[in-house]
Amino acid sequence: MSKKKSSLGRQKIPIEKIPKKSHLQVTFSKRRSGLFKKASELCTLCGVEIAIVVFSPADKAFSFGHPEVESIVDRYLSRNPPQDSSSHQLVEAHRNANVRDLNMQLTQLLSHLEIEKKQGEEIDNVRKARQRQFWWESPIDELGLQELLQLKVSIEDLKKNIGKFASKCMIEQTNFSSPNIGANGFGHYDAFENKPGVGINIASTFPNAYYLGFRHGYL
Amino acid sequence: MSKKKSSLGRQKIPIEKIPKKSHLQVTFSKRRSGLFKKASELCTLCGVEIAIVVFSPADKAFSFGHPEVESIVDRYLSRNPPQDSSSHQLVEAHRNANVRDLNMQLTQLLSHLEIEKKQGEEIDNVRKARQRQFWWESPIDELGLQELLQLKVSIEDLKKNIGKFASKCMIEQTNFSSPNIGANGFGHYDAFENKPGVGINIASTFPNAYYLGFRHGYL
DNA sequence: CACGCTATGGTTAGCTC
DNA sequence: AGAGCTAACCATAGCGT
Repeated sequence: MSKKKSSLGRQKIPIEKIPKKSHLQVTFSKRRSGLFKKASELCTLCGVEIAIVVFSPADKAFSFGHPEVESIVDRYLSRNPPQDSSSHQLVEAHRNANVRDLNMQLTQLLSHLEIEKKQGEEIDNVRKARQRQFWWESPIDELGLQELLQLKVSIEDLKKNIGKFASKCMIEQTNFSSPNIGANGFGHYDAFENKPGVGINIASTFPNAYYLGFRHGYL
Repeated sequence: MSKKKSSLGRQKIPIEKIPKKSHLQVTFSKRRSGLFKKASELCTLCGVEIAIVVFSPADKAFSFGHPEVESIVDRYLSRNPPQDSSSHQLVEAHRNANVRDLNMQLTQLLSHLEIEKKQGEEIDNVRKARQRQFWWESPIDELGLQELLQLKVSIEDLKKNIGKFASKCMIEQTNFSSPNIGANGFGHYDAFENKPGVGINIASTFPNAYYLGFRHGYL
């Protein structure tokens, strides 16, 4: 039996929205299972209470809860409102924990930005070529085949990058900004104490003071 | 430099409550980060909305949300109440999905039960020995050293098992039972559709009809 | 006490049935 | 659509700093 190797095994995929819908559905199922399993393990190992709510691409709701979603959510909501800080004595540890989590989030975002940056440089090159030659300013029907093809490629790249950048902006705006993180605007994890009336104020000491400026004005 | 191998790398750990407290704290931090990262990836890959709330062993609240915990929770709570089933036409798929998730949960519980069972048998043996001899019914100060030691061990085992059994019972009662799962009482995943007024009724077709009776009456 | 390291165990992307 | 397989990628337990 000449059996050719059926699979290359798991391949790396970029962490960005999966375009193929059927593929996305499969990934969603698998990863949701994995997430719930991890949550379950965390419950068992550490004896903690967890609630997860997920709305699927088809807007179906899935939930995992220990002991149950609602009680945890109630507990969370009842403690969330008093976010103002009045005493900050032992808050340091909390802040540190937060900062670590925020850094993780930041790191992820930075890797995304890295990708974007490369794409941006690509476009930058196109712009430079454009500035050198200006051939594209001629009326389209005066262009040669080569020039038309290059124009087509450039436009497609541009369109692709605009789309990616737009959705990236939306994601950052919707999730990764929180009023109690200050002007930084990245990351969204909350942690607050059990003591009533004692909130947390996260405002300073970010080890990840990365330079975020890049790709300025290429569009 | 004679550098000896510093670590054996990751070792397998049983999925049950970590006894050492400092160890538990570390594991909690690491796994919580991992869980949040997985959630974040699921968000990005599938463009879905997720909210996670965790209460730490120290009763501190951690949360992850995309776009934010509260909006998702609101959406969830607003849809949760209508759990009664009136039309069950396309509910089959949901039930199947649920059943798979429930089976995963069940499998984990069963492995825990397996451990318990062994401990139960251990105690059973002690009881049998006790029934054979009844030496322990004599007043304590009449017992020999050997008998006292055995009594001590037995009592310690008994205490340990009672504790484990009690917390196991609490966990099962608090989390893994849900009114819409019927008499089974194991597992707790929900999934319901976006259509208003259409709930899900999970009542039958459980492939995992395991025999759960064990360790009867050894206490 | 938080972080870095690394070997190992666990998760999962891509396929097939 | 779901179950199962495999190879590869990823998370993390146990240490050291």
